[in-house]
Amino acid sequence: MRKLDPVKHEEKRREILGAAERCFVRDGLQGASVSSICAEAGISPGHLYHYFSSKEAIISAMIEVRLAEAAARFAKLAEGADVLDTLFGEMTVSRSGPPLLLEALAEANRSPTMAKALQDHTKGVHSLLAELLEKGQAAGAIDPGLDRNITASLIISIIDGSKTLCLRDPKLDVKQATKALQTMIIRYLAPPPDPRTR
Amino acid sequence: MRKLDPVKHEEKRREILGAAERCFVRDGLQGASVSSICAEAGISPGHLYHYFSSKEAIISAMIEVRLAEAAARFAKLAEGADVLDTLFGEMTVSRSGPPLLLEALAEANRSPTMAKALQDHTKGVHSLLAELLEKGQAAGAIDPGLDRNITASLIISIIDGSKTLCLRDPKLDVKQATKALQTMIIRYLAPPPDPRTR
Amino acid sequence: MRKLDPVKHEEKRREILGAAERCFVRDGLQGASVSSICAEAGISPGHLYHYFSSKEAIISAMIEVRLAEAAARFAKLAEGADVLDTLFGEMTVSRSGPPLLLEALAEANRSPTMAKALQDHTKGVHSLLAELLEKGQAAGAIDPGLDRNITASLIISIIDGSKTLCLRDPKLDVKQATKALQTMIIRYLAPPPDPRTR
Amino acid sequence: MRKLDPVKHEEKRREILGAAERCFVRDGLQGASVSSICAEAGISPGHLYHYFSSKEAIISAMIEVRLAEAAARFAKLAEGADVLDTLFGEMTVSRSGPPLLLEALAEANRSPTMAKALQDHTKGVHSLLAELLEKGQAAGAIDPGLDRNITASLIISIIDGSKTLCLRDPKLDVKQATKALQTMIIRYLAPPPDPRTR
DNA sequence: GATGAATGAGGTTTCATTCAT
DNA sequence: CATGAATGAAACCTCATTCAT
Repeated sequence: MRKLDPVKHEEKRREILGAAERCFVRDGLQGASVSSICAEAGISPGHLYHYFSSKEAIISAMIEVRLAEAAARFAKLAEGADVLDTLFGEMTVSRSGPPLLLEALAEANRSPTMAKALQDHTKGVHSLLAELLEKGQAAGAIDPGLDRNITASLIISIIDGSKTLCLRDPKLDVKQATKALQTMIIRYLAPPPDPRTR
Repeated sequence: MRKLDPVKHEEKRREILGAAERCFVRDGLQGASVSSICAEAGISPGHLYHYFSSKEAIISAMIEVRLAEAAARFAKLAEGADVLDTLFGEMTVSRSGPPLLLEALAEANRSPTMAKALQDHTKGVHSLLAELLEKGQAAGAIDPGLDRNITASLIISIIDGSKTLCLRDPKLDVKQATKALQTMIIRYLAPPPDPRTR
Repeated sequence: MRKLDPVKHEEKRREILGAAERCFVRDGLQGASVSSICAEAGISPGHLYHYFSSKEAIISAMIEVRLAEAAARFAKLAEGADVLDTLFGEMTVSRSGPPLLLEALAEANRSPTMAKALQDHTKGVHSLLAELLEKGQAAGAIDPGLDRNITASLIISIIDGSKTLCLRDPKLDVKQATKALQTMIIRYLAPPPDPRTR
Repeated sequence: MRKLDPVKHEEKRREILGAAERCFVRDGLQGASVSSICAEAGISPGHLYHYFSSKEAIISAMIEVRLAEAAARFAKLAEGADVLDTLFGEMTVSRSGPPLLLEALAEANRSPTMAKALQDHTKGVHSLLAELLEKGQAAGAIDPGLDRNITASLIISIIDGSKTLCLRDPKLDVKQATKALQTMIIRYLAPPPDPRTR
């Protein structure tokens, strides 16, 4: 009876994280208050501290979850056959991207904790990407002259940048933009035309 | 009876903006407090409100200045002869980019004021870029099949994204990354090889 | 899990209102500061906002209480048999009247919220008074020629005015003044001498 | 050239007082800020302190002016022949009375300075009124049994109270109310019917 | 006479957090 | 597990006032 169910505990944690995320999206990482999170989660402030030791812990946990999700999504895509399809899965321009990514990037500029989390997560995605590129190069689908590590970093940064497209121009045609983005990637990665075949 | 120097007023405003920027970079837009700005500027809290009506007004003014600077820098580059040179001027990967850009982008997700400022500024840069591309196409240096508007947007977003490169991987070789970035742009913009010449 | 005592909550609210009232009497509605109220109530500033959402809410609640008390006092008096006795109960001139009435009246000139509260409360007292007057007229104790509504308003305003007597002349003989006030009311309300009885 | 014109000085003072009054009426004695007064008067804060040594001095001066005006108005009325006409001149119910009177009365509860000013001014009006009543009694127009001092105080308080009529009931018929007020005064002051004449 | 720069205390309110129950 | 009372520092901003020009 007084044994705490660790499953329920984790469930509640996730519930709170969901509420917190809504608040952070609405008000920013620094702008959202603990009490607003409590209100959104429907719990008392005292209770929240049973699950998280501080506001910062909530942010860390939430970012962790978000980054893990992104990595998982990417890993799943990577299982697919085609290299480019994988990339394009993450590279869709959309009007409402994950707003917390920008918050996290901004925060990483200042907070070493956030920077660490971001870099750790990046490493995972980066190596996955580098692997993909290697496969592509082996298969002749990708320019073998490209440095895999640099290219992987570049692709990640392009995905980051694509999140600002709609922010900067709300009237942007997302379909066209997505297509153009993919064209650019294709042209970059494509192996140079073999002079012998011409 | 004689009006006091409006020049001095503007000077002080700029001084305060400088102090504010240092604080915002250090602590974030929401994290920096008015009193910390006052301390950094060496003035009293009451006095700050002689020059700015609110913290938000400080942020707006500062962002305005920053965006104007960026636009001016870009316009100056655009005067140069070569299209690609112009682009590459802004596209250098560096370890300490303008940290406020990410803050502003994150804020634009929530604050309509910030979003408006960002979009207005983007418009200016965007049309400049589109013009450049047009010239390049006319000169045969750029693929005439590319939509100038979409491409301009894309290039801006890539510049945005390039600011995250070092955040995500502090050990990144910036020179190589810069070069790779430029390669990507070149391959994207290059006109397709003329079949007749082969 | 079990709800905490709402009775205690209400008690604390009342306690704070008491402290607030002392401060407002001492320093005026605008002159009293929230922190002085906190000090008087022996609580921290943050805690006060658990019970009242703003300083204005405190004022509203306090005025509400005061006006309700006044109305209740009046209603109780009205249960007594005699019409004039009832009136005179409220009409005693005293050296230390309810100082907040004047504050509230002054505030009502500017704040629609306060004006509304005052007018709502006045309505209650006014109808009670009009009823009383009607009874008196029916019983022949009051001049049937008087308009009950106007007379009720007039009486209320006279009670208001009586609060300034000692302010304007601190050496005033309150007993005599009270008597004179009552005389005036008597003469006003008295039915005209019946010519037939003379 | 460097002799200051005392006339101009006085003029400016009055101008500032006028602006101050508008502010005080709008925002209350404590609610109006010095800078709002400066804005209303179209002068700089530093300049205001050439004319008044403090905010309190402004309030004092303004109240002084207002009370003097009231006294003068009253004195002028008193020159007229009829006693009652004089009284009724001041006793009109109006929708927008001098709002500062209530502020001043409230303030007098707390500030000895204000209390003193109010009491001094009251003395003047009071003695004038007592004189008037005496004349009326001598002429047989007023009940000789009334104590002149008490009656004068009472009348003043009734005038005070009449300022709250429209505050408490904004829909009040001011004409009827004025008439009723006068009726009351008449009935109070009227000499008792002489039994011999009946 | 007149300006507006400058102050610093203090205004109301919100914050993250702790604790008794 | 869960509450909400309680804290006190700090948030943004306004205030009355002074001073150099």
